Amino acid sequence: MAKKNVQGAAAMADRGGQSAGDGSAGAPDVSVRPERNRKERAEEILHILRGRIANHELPPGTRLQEVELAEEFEVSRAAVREILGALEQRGLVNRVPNRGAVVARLEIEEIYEIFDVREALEGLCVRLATQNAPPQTWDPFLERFGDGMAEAIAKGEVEPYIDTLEDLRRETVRWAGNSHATHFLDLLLEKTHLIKLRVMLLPGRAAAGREMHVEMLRHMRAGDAAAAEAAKKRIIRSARDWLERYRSFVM
Amino acid sequence: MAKKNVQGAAAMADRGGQSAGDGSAGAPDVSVRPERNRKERAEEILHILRGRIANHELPPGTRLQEVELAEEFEVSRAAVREILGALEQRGLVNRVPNRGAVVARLEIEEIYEIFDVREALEGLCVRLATQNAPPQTWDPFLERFGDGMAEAIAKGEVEPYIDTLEDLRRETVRWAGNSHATHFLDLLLEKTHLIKLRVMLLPGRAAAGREMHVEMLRHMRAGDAAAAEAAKKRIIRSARDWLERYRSFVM
DNA sequence: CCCAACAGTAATGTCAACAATATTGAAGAC
DNA sequence: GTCTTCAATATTGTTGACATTACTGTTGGG
Repeated sequence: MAKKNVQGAAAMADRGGQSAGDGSAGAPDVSVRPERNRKERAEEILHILRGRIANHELPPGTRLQEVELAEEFEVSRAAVREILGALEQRGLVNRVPNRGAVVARLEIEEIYEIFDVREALEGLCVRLATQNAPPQTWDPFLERFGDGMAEAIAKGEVEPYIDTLEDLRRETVRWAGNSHATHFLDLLLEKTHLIKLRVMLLPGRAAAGREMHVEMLRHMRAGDAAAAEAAKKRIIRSARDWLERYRSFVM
Repeated sequence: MAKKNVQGAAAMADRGGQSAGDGSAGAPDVSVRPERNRKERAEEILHILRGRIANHELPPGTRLQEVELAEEFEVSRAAVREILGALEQRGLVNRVPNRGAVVARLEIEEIYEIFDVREALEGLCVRLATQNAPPQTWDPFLERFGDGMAEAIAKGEVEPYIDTLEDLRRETVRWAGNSHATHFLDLLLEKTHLIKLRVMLLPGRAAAGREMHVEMLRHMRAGDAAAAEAAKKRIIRSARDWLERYRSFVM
């Protein structure tokens, strides 16, 4: 592909998208307001890059070049720079003046730090969710974590466990209703997403995790917030222990 | 004052500062490398603005205009925009496309949320610090929180209490050695700095807080991390209760 | 054969002009 | 007198050119 004028191309694409929508002065179509599109597009690109970094599609050490990203997403270099700034503040990339941005490497010490903070914050969320949600909220999860899953895990199928865990996390955070805790946990989890996955795939981990979650869910179902919080903390502490034991496999 | 070309003025000031330092090709003076200066200057301005927002020198609702800030700090508008982006990501300002940035207003619900997260994170830091620091680390603080301070507080002098508390917080966070917890707490505390101060100034709060901190420090001195963590959580919960009771005075 | 100096290249950082949008004030219709 | 419309102005958003810096391959000397 021949090298083209990146900024010009981006501008043309935007103009095209805008002029295609208007023409009549009828209802003000908010969806094509250019400044909305810009901001949403930036958020979208940020989301995509966060995902790629989280699952190591962009492994640590990868250089993120401004022109390259600008070409791929058809936006201006200035927009890319802003996005790189956001990634830097999230701790996903390191920027050195005049040398660009590289995907940050996660040291083992930092992972342990994150586990400690997760223990505190996820414990908090479980407590708040237990207090805020109606008890029957957790019944579907008790069902999904039941004997059927135990058999599946025994046969080596861990996907139901992984999926249910993610759904439960979302529901918990939602009922906790604490935007700051949610935000901080998002920052932490997107950094350790792959680590978390690898730990869940360790032999025996899913079976142990399932049992512990059933115990936690029973406390949540009973409305015992303190016991549920303690159970959640034990779960994360346990995951940390597994990581420590199988460190060489996970890292 | 006559309106001047902001960007041009900033450029001239930078060039002048740089050319004043070189002239000989001797030792490479890193301190005048322009890109270092830029980045450091940006961080400095960010720090200044964070402070102004935290102590309501820039009260909630204040519009932050790009040209105005560029003139005050003698930097380009582009630099100001980058700084505003950082303030937005910290949740200190809200930006609406084409309408600029305004200092964010802290709702009472958000304050309660922050107290919950602080309880989890500061509790964690106290636990880690108790585990990591040599016990005699806390002796100076037990001394400073002693009878002398109790008498001072009885006479209405709360500054020693406030100062000692801040020093203790710093030392705790330092010994906790968890960069993520530290960072998150910084984000939270700069949002509620003034609230925290006002609560400490409530009648009777300093006396109660001093006693509770002595209790916590005794646990830390004894190396009882779990008891110290529980004590710290009780302190924050207590502060939250005071805020709830005197809400109309604090807000 | 190895190392240092150096020019060429590619990337990032910065800027000032330009475009698009929101706000403000005034004029006019009802 | 109040509301709507519209132009003037101020502010933010975007762009493409330019400056500065790091990287790379080459050349020359030891």
